[in-house]
Formats: sequence, structure tokens, C-alpha cells
Amino acid sequence: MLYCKKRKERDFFVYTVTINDMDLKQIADSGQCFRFKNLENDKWGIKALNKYVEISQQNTSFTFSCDKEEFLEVWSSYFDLATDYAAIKESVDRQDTYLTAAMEYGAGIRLLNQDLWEILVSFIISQNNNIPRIKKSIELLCEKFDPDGQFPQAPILAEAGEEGLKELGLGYRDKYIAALAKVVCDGSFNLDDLKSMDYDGAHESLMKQFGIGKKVADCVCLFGLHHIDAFPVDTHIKKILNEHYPYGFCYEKYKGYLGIIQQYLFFYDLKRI
DNA sequence: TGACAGGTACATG
DNA sequence: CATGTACCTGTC
Repeated sequence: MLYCKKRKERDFFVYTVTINDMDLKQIADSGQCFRFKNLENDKWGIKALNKYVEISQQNTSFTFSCDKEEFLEVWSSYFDLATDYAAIKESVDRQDTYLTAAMEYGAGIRLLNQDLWEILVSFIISQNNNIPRIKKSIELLCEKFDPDGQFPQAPILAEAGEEGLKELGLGYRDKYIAALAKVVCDGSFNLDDLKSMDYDGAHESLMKQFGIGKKVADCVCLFGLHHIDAFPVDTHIKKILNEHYPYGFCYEKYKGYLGIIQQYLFFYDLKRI
């Protein structure tokens, strides 16, 4: 009995750290990730990067269920902690009342550094789709193809093929995913090469893939490759640009981090319906 | 019942 | 190159 208790204590690590401009619920609802699970108030379970971590949040105090080393090596980068979001918020033109409101409404959103393959598949699923169904599809995909419920790697989905994916109810998107898994596995579409390209090169390369158009390519650049200047234009952003910026949006002003601005605008419209 | 959802491929002018 | 349309499927 005593032995078990000690063992449990020895294996149980937590690391508590102060982080500004981060809100897990805001991030979970922001539409960039689909696998944050709310365990209880202010406590989240996150499966990502083939790992699992639980995080409790009290304002700016975060307790991670891992040791300091894993926090520094994995989650610090995942949550984009090197980026100064206060400075970005400060840079927003206060004359632009819509963007200012959107930025304040989206306080705590950060642009995660997620796994490229997971982002590719997730945003193919996202096309012409709604968020609850996207989440459901991804959950089914993980359950069916990975014993630990982690995101299935390309070879597994390539082997499953369109037939194996059919029963998940992905609709016409299953053939896009099967095709992508295939070219990733046979090496004709190399994800490491993609990571070494600049934004324009990566976007062009992505657009050549079956099932990936301009919008999904931009999402992959932004969420999977951390080209934070990417500005995906979807139905929400299109609507915002038409209704609030009929004379044009000032892209130049926010060059270098347009993707973060896009997230504020997108989130504001998404949540306020 | 039919439109809608973080679009894309494909066919036309 | 710009516009139009079919497309899987769950939900309201």
C-alpha cells in the first residue's frame, strides 16, 4: 500500500506557470482546434502532438499536468508563448471600432502551433461544414484508427483508403483525405519540404492537392505552418469585409500578423450570431 | 421541407 | 479569368 502511494506520487508531475493573454476557453472556441475537451470548470484535457496534457486555469495562472521540462519543450511552443499578444492588441487602430471590439471580445486567443498533418486533415473536413460536425468527425476518426484516441498518422489513413473512411460520415471529403494520405505516404507530397517553404511557396504547393483550395490552404499555412501573415477568407470574413469594410480593409497596417487579426474578426462574427 | 454549415472541383462564357 | 452549380451529411 505504502509502495503504491509513493509510486503514484513520484509519477505525478505538475507545473504551474503564469501566462498573460491566454484563455483556454477562448482558444477552444476559436475554431482553430477541434480536440480541446472541457473536463470541468476551467480545466481542460488536450490531446495534441501525440501527447496528452490536462491544464487548469485560474486567471493568468496555469497548472499543467506535466513536468517543467515537457512544458518548456512542448507546450510553451504549442501555445505560442514567445509571441507578445499585448503588443499586437496595442497596435490595433482604435479608430477602427469594429476591429477594436472584435479584439477585446477575443481576448485570450492565441495562435497554436499544431501538428501539420492533423491540421491538413481537420481543415479538409472543415470545408462547407459546421463546427459541431467537424469535431464529431475528428473524434470518430481518432477513435476508429488509434487505440489511444490520438490523431491517426498518414500511413494508417492511406491504408484505410476511401472505403475505410466511408463509414465515418465525412461525406465527399473522405476521398480528399484518402488521396492526401496516399501522396503523403508515397512521398510525392513531402510535409517536411512544405515546412521549409515560405508562405507563398507553401500556399501554392498546398493548392495543387486534390480537395485543398484557397481557403483551406490558408488555414493550413496559418494553423499548421505558423505563417501568421496568412489571412483565410471564409464566409464569415467575407461577410465582415462586405458589411464593415466596404471601402477595403487595411491589410498593410497589420502586415506580419494578419492571421491573428483574422482570428479576432472571425471569432467575433462566429460567436455573436 | 429545405436551407445552412469556416469550400472545392469542374463546367461554362 | 469570372461566374454558376453539384456535392455528403447532420441539424434546425
